[in-house]
Amino acid sequence: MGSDDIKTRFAPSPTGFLHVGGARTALFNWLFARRHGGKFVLRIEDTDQVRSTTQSAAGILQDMLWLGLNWDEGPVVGGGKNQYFQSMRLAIYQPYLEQLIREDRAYEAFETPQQLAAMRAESEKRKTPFRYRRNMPGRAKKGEGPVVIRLEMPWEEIRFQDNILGEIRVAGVEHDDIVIRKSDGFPTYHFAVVIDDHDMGITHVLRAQEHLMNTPKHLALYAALNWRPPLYAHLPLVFNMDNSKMSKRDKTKAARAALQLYARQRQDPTFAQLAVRCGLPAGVIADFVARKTEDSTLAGKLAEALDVELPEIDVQDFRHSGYLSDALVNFIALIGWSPGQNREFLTRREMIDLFSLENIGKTSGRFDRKKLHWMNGEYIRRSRLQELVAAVESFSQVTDYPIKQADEPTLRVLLAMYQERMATLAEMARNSTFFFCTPRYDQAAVKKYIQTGDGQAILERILELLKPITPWDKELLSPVLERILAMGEKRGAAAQVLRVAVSGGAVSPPLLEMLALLGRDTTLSRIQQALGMFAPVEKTTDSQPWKRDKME
RNA sequence: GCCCUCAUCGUCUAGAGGCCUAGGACACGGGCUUUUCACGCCUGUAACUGGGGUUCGAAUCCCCAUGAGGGCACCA
Repeated sequence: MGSDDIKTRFAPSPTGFLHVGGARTALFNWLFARRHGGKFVLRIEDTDQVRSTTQSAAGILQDMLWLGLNWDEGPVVGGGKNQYFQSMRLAIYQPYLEQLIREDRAYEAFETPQQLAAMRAESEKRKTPFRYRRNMPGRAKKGEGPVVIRLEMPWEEIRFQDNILGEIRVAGVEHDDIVIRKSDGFPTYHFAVVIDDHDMGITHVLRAQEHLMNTPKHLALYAALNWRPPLYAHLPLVFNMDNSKMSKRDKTKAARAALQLYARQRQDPTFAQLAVRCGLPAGVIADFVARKTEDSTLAGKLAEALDVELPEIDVQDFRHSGYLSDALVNFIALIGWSPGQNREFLTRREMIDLFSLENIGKTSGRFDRKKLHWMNGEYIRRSRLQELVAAVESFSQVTDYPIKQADEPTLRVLLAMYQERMATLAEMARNSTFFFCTPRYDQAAVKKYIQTGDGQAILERILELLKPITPWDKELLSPVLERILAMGEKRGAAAQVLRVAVSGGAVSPPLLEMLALLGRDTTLSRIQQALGMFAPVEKTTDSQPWKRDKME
């Protein structure tokens, strides 16, 4: 087989958003195909009529494109016919089903789900594993229940060569006659993958290790149909840092924890106050906390109202959090794969050139958010301004920060300011709001720098120094700033007073750039405003520290 | 419970019998730089799961134990 015949696929089921784990599987398949000059197919496995949705499918396509994982065959590019959705391929499966029955490799079964559950419970009681087999006693008779079709699995050991794990063997007694057509007439996943992979000419299947035990089933199907199976490679899994499985559940879990903390701290056990604040019925929130609902969109809204961040799980989450797709792809590629030579930063092109099944490891990995965060910051620092402008534009499409309104020249100035002090675009978006809106003053910072000692006096002095500057540009600002830095006993102390007055907090980009962008009017009026708002008052007023509003 | 797989710093990994007193990166600690915060630079702590073999020699090969994970659906 010539290497240009290589064809891989990614076959997500459209039952939610594209998960990072899925994205990694997609990436490895994409890399493998590109490495060998082959084709990469995207196929939507929507044989679960209950859980599949078209919005989900659309979202997955969008995420794939955002990640830069283009497909050679699949929805939209697949020739206009919807032949890459399994639900549209029902007619294709039918003849093979008939063939298997005709050849007596498959047979009908009539148990109801309840009966099957009872049989399993019975086996469990006897502490023997349940296997549905054609010759087993007590099978339901025709007409007794819904009709499914099962494949008669072989009775001998099945062994195969996995391209990552090596030889895998499963004894004959372990096999279970799998359902290949459900009672609703739809093929099961097992049947549809085999037919589709064969039909589409897939040569290599790289999939998560959770599919390892499905492989004998698929192999049996290939054998029954007399087809040559593809080559398999099972990828190591990715978990959370605490070794739990990464799932959407992590988001609802984190949201619930935040809500419980909130209820305790704010003494709002019925969430009445919170309900008002975020415009949701208190009952909905209470149900959510009581685990009656498992809605991650709701979790997101609540987290926003509480100003907490939920762990990112889906590709979209990372996009919302301001991660660059290049960084995410790079990071994900490194879990379970190593290009060697201590290399870490790779473009897609470099990954393609270095990719090989040989340097995929066998051990499962953990998703270290801190490292991704660092790597994203590194990508931002290494980017050119123009690339960052594009990234912010993409980011703004899915988020709603004031930075959205910035025109390109402003954006470039902001980007230059924040490039070295942000790790995600969201950090810049959040921290730069004071450029667009009246700052929310951090009371602790105000107290520490303005309402203290000669803070007021210093601020007045600063105002006087700044007032006469025209034109308001860096050249003229710079020497004045130098004088401000020299004020007071401790060099730089006055800078903090100015910083807080203008930005609202004790942390901001360097004053020179910041003041230049803010402009003369805004700067002066904010100082004046601060002077008025934070006039020295008697100590007694700050007796309600819990009411301090939080900056950020 | 049964079946399958895996096992190097806290984390991602390098290591394909001698190059290993185990390398890199994140995180963490210390220091320098500094108008805040970052960035940057220097530097430190930290690992071959345990036990048996094989071999002149094992992180690397074999076996057992232990641990971790996956699978046991008319879900994919």
